[in-house]
Amino acid sequence: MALEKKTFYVTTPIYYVNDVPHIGHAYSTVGADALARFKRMDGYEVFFLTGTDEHGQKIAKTAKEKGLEPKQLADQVVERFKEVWVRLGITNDRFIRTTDEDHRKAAQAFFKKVMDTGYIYKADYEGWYCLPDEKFLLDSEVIDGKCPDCGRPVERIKEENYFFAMSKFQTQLEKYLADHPDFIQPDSRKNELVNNFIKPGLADVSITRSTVKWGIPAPVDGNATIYVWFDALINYISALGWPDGENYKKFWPADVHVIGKDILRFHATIWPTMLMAAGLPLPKRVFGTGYINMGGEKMSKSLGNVVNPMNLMDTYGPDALRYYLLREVVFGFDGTYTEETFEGRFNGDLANDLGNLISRTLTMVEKYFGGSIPEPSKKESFDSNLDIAWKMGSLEHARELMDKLAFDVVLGQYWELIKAANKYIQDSAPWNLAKDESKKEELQKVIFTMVEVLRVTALRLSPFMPFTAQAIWEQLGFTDKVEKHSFSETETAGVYQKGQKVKVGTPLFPRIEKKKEGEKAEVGGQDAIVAAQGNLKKKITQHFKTALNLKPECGWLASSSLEYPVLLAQGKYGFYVRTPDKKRVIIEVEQQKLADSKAVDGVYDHLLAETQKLFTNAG
RNA sequence: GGCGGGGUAGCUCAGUUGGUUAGAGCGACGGUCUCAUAAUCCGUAGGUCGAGAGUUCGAAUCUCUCCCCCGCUACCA
Repeated sequence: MALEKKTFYVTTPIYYVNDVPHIGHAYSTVGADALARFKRMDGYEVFFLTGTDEHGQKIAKTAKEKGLEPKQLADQVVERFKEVWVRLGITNDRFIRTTDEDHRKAAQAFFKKVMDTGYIYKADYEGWYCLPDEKFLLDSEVIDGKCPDCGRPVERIKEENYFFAMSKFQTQLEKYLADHPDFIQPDSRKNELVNNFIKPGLADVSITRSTVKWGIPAPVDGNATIYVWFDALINYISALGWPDGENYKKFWPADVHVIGKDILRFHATIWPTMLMAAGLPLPKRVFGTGYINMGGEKMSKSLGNVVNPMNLMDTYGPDALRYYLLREVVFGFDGTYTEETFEGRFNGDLANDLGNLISRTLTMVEKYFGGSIPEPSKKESFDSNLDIAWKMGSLEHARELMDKLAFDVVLGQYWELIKAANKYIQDSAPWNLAKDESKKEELQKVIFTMVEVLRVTALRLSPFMPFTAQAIWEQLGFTDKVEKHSFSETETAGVYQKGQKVKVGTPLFPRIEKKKEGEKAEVGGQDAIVAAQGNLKKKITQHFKTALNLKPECGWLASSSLEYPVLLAQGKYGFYVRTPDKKRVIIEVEQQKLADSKAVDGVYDHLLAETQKLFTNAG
């Protein structure tokens, strides 16, 4: 009886095609890819899914603005995503689009199935609706005829909708979370979620929209479509061919859904209860990642500080971006992108530590052994001086860390060996050994040890930096694909052909030279301005609260939501103040002014004056 | 307002169940080798561990109060 290969199923969010890919998308996708690659090399049969979420009012609206059909818009944006993923070396097994025919069918079948179990019911709904957010609002939530989240006008709608009886699963979900403490990660997010949403009680969810045309038709009378979230979540099983597909049987339940923290709520409430209603197993884990902030600011289109991953890759290459995202940022928490930290990682870790180690090692093989990897002498072919560093990154340890998605720690451990190897070279000084014929054997040992370090490093780094790993592999004279190898080979001595020749190539990570004074001021200036604006905004808010005793009632509009640009013109910030008669007033501030420290006092005075006026008027 | 997480060297952070001179990485400075991508390697850098009080033989580590930052969430009918 043949042993069944262990399986592993990992997913990314399906990205909403209302936006083109940015560094945040790359972040979660690269993480999922590293995990998928790791599991493959560790002997699992892996299914790795990514894709796009294409339905909903917002897409229809954006498409209309551009004079396109929704599907045309989606087609265009999908290409942008695929382009980036190819460039980044993403190894997804399927790219699912919610407009795919099999997904439509599965979504409808799922809807029906839940309806048959009695967990979907019909009810009238009348109330306020925020169209851009696709969100129903209570009377009490609406402020001055505007959406409390995004500040845009709401509409009064009346429709007959179908509801998913999520409230019926209150107890079951709570029990599940208690029995599976690792279901939602990281823990901090889990607590937020449980305290704010689950404990207070789950509410039923409207899962059809009779006013939205761009969506999957609900399998009921009339021409309602399925609510975009209900539709989207199903992608995780429709992609596997649910209900009858082989892949579904093989891979479901998912081992981990990697998602952004903004959508954790849906994945931790609606999705599990949907599955419960349908009588299907729940995913084993939902992992919420953080945001990548820019300088001192959140990333947003209106601030013009969105980093396009393509541009970064043009400058630094795909592996440098992958490395940066996986090493610099703790997966699951927010991180900050700045050019300085990026270059720091690049020059320090990639060029000086890794790149240079490769160069000096291969050069010595070339110089002292005519390019042939020296025969390991019988005993002590590998120098035990490196044992400790070696073991820090042992496979066993790496497995534990990868199961926690602690990519930064794993890479840190791997780098211990790389650093130790640089020291090892320095300490054993092969250039001196080479001068003395009697020390030939020792020289062989040293050089062979270094080659071994590179071989193991190539294997280890393959999930994280696949292009680099392959390049090292080939420079060592191997001709096959490193990713086809198993991690078990990192625990055993390397197998080389007799006289295997290395190939010295050009440096993989040429140092980024410090920019000339002028350039630096200009480029660094951008980051500096963004950071300075962040600080000034904080300062202004603080002064404000103190001055007017307004504590929680004023602040800058959150720019994290990508809807922000609809509200404010490019180049402006919105400062809001809640007046005594409970209205929220937005005061616009020119972004430019916050960039100039001299103008800041003016801004502050302006805001203060405006606000005091409001307070006076309101009495 | 509620819940949660934090405030430790210039920067990013580690600091187990309280215990000798508070650590790492990066940056900075000085030195060194020369195989290498002006890379490597070695050494130095003296931070009232947010503030105050308390418990204790002894606290960054426990208790209380206060200040500040961040996240999630709510409300100001």
